[in-house]
Amino acid sequence: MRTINKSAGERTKAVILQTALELFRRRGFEVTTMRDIARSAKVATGAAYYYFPSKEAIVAAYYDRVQRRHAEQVRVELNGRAGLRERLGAVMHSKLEILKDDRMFLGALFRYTGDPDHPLSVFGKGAHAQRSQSVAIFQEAIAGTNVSEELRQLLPWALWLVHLGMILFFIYDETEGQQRTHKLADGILDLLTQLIELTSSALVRPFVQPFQTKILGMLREAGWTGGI
Amino acid sequence: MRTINKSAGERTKAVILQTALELFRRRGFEVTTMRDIARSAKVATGAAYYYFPSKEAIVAAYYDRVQRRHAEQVRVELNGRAGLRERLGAVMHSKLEILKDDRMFLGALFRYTGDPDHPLSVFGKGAHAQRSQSVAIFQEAIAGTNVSEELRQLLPWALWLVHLGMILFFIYDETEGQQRTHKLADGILDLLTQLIELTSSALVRPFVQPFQTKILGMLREAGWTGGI
DNA sequence: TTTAGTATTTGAACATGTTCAATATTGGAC
DNA sequence: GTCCAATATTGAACATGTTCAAATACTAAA
Repeated sequence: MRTINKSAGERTKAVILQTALELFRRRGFEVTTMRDIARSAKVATGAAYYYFPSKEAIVAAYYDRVQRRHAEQVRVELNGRAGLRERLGAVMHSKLEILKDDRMFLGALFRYTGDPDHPLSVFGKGAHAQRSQSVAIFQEAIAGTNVSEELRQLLPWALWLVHLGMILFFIYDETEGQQRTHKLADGILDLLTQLIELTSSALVRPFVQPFQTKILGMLREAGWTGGI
Repeated sequence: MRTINKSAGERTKAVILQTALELFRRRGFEVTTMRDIARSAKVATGAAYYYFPSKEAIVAAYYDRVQRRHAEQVRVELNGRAGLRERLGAVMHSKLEILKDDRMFLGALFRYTGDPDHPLSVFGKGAHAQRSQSVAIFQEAIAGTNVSEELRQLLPWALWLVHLGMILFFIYDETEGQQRTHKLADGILDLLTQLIELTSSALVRPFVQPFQTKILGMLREAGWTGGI
């Protein structure tokens, strides 16, 4: 059901996507032209545009697939892991693992970050569904762990943002196997979970609570609704 | 000395820049073509490329000017302000003030964020000088206030990053006068300065110190050198 | 003033992302 | 099996960022 029984169109679309990714990986995003892609996929240039509204949209389609795979992977890996730190680690590292060969063209995802109205802007309306899916993964990772109700709302969004930053860092990370990114992710998660534990410790809670309340108020004022 | 006595080339370059900005402001960055700019500036298309390597480079040149103006403005405004919170507020709000009419094309600055090798990438090698200048402004704001030696190194970079995020938020902020961005900046600065005060309070310092040390170690491991 | 070299300017040509009208193919209704 | 509407495919045309060889203007040395 997964790769068989596709209509002709679905098959063509898949071929174009696959061919494009191969070229992006081998030569890079910029230098690969739509004509290259079409030629390699043995279709006319226009065909690529019948299935993908733009060159960047091909990368977006790839990233859709990444999200699906990540959701699957996370479902598997979260099984049996109970601690928050461990669960978040699984989410982050598995994401990097999925992306590991594609740093070369991943940057295309960020091309329209500064363009609120562009359908492919990471922060724009057009990416709402994507964003929600990604946030949902973090919600799942948090679910069942011991965090306050307020944090339960805020954390998934914060983690999604952190995870975006991580991908950006990952793109810039030239160390072997991008170990720096992995280490940084671990460091940040260590820190984060330690801070979260603080908020649930009865000893310091009265001390930390006002901060938390202030942050939430501030974010609400800034337009964050908390809804998915 | 500032606008007079320019060579012919300098004058042409200035005209092209000014004309481009006017068009960007009036119609937007995307819809304004290089031919539009050249025509409006009464030069040939190639002239624009004689002075600016790309369309985005025009925005980069604009942003250079912004940085210079900001540095000037900050120098004026910091005079007489002693408190850290107040000083940082002056830096952030004056930056927004300078950018206020240009949200429409400011997004072009972020276009190559995901492209480490592009000369115009905010995080790339090519923007090193720009970055240093910007960080220096935050250093200046911190100078003379009461923060620990360790923080004095880290803070300017952290603030630069926060300030980048603020500009991004600003671009997306459709509220009247972008009050949301201003409020968010204030909220974040309140929070930040409160946290910094914590680190200098003798009471909680032993409690907070390990965190600070851990963060610094983590960032150093991630490749942050602290140098400007 | 002449001249040689440099800086500036030109506009056509080019590359590539994208659109589109025309054509071909497909799959289901009958 | 035939026909039709929907789907898919084609490739030339277009728009725009960018390059470049040629022409022109400028400057300083002789």
